[in-house]
Amino acid sequence: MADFEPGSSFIPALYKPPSLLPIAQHRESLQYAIETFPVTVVIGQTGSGKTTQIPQFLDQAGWCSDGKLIGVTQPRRVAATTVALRVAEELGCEIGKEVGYSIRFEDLTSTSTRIKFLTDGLLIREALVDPLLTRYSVIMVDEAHERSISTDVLLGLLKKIRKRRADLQIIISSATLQAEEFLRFFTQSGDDKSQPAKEAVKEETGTIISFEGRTYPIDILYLDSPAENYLEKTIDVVLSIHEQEGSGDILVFLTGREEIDQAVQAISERSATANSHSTGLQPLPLYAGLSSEEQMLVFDKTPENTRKVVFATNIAEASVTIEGIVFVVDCGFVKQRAYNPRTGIETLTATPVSKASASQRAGRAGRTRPGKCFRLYTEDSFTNLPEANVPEIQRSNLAPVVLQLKALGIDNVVRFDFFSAPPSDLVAKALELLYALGALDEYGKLTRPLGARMAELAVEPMMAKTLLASHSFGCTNEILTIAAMTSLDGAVWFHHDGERKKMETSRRKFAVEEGDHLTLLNAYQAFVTKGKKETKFCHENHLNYKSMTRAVSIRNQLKRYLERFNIPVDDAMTFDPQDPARRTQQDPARKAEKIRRCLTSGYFAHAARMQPDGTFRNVAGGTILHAHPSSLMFNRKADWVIFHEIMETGDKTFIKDITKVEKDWLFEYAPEFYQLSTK
DNA sequence: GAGCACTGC
Repeated sequence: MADFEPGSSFIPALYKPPSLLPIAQHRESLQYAIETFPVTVVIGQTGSGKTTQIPQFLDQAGWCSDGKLIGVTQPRRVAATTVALRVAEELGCEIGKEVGYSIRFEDLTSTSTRIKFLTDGLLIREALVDPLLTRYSVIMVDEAHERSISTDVLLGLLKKIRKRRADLQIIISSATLQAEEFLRFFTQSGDDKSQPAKEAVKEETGTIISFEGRTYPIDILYLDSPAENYLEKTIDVVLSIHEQEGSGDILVFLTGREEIDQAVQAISERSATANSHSTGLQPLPLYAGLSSEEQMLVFDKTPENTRKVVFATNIAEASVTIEGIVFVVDCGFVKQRAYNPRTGIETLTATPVSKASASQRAGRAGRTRPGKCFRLYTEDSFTNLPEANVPEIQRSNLAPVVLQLKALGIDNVVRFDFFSAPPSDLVAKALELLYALGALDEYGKLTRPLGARMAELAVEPMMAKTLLASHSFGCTNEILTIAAMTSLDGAVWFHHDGERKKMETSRRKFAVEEGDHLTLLNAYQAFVTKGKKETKFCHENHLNYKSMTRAVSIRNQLKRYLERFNIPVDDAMTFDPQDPARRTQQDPARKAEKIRRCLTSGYFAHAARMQPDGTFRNVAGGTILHAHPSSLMFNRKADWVIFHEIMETGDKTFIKDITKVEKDWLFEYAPEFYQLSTK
């Protein structure tokens, strides 16, 4: 094939008017399958109606007659709510009655609920209280092909539950051709994975049903030689699509914010100077870091004679669907997170996409009519891509997962029947940390009450430990706030274009000498007291209002957990180094020390020491760490510190949310840990 | 002196 010639290989498509949603035709075979086999794998494109229709069929077929629920899990909160709303509408009932949903902070279900949509993470938490999920007659795991950690854990749990509950109907729904793999997982015996499942067993246990989605043909084009610079190539291709192709919007997949902003700028400049065309090109960015208002712009209808080109990250691969996309440009890369169990450092690196990912991206072009996908790599490179993404559970810090499994009664995590087993060094690293935190004893058993309580708290293990230790340090109230604020993952401060300096000034107003954790505490307390939780206060102080209200919710939820554990929380005892009235009541420096000591008792594994050159070294000494520019410790003097997060991006390793501590405290709160690692 | 794809309890 010659170099890109959009227009040269256009395939005229035969337009077939869709009669009914295809799933209606498959209703009978679905009902037969579900009544014959305990496990059904459903293949169907997004938009085939499987998510909304299947639960209704099941309800009509009497699966809720004995007061049991049909549970449908989703990997994302928005999906759970929007799908629930649609099904309620289709059934003509009020949301929360017969059809409801349950996500963190929002439970819209009642005693009359028969169909319940929920996130898979929440269903796992329900299993902590009701290990056999006895309230459900059917569980449908939707979007299983996305292979999130929660989905993978849930699949393992469901397989285990099925051995004790023959009456439980399981439906796995997936968009790709991993169906055989899902079915094999549920049909083979968990004790001997080396033996292929006997056909007879397979026949009795499960079946696969395919729902042909309403899709349109997509013409896929490759480069004939690799692009030297895919960003430049992207701009070229977008411009030539605009000049040579018929109408339709363009979706471009890039890897991150920087690239996207560059591309948007390049297109604005180039289309401003290109006067030849009657129609304009409107470039729009789409990535998670944008405010929701900015994100919403991609859904706006373009003016007459204007073609929309959306430059997006992977957010547009599964989470966000934009109607009217006819052309897709795929750079072939994605920024992927991985975890190095040896160093305990997470990395974020651009990696080639998988074939599954590439076809998902291409599929975004054919939702409303025939489309085209321009892959900015050769057909040869495509052939060499991995079939599927490495599942998240095989490249993450597993401490939260292992703790959760232990709390679910799975003592031998290594023998747990994972859909994809995580590498043993990841599991070992997680066990090591959980032992150091006191969540597990020397036999690897969950400790009580500490480990069990840590598993219940909706924060990561190190923060859970900090929170549960806070009472003995006399700073529960403050740690609750810090836990809530660090859960926001950095979305605290907010600024519009060109206002970064102003934001920095605002942030300095809340700055506390001891570090970021106390600064976050300070900002939160100003928000709830001086700011009276108002948007105006946030605006003036460059705080993200949505994040701050979320922090209030998270804090309340965590507080309720502590109260359930009979850990007293005194909301009146607030720390405020800037309020002179309080300063006389209690010595803020002493309070700050309690908080810093308490943080050390949970974050001792995240300690570092500043070097004369201003960079940090971890305790082992081998890794050069940099204070992230968002940290107060960026360009400030310190000695020993603990930090909330560590991540390697590009060629640097950054630490974020940093607080000054004393070296002695590390030995005081984690003697065993530091003895071991200094050997 | 400078930056992070995405999701979830």
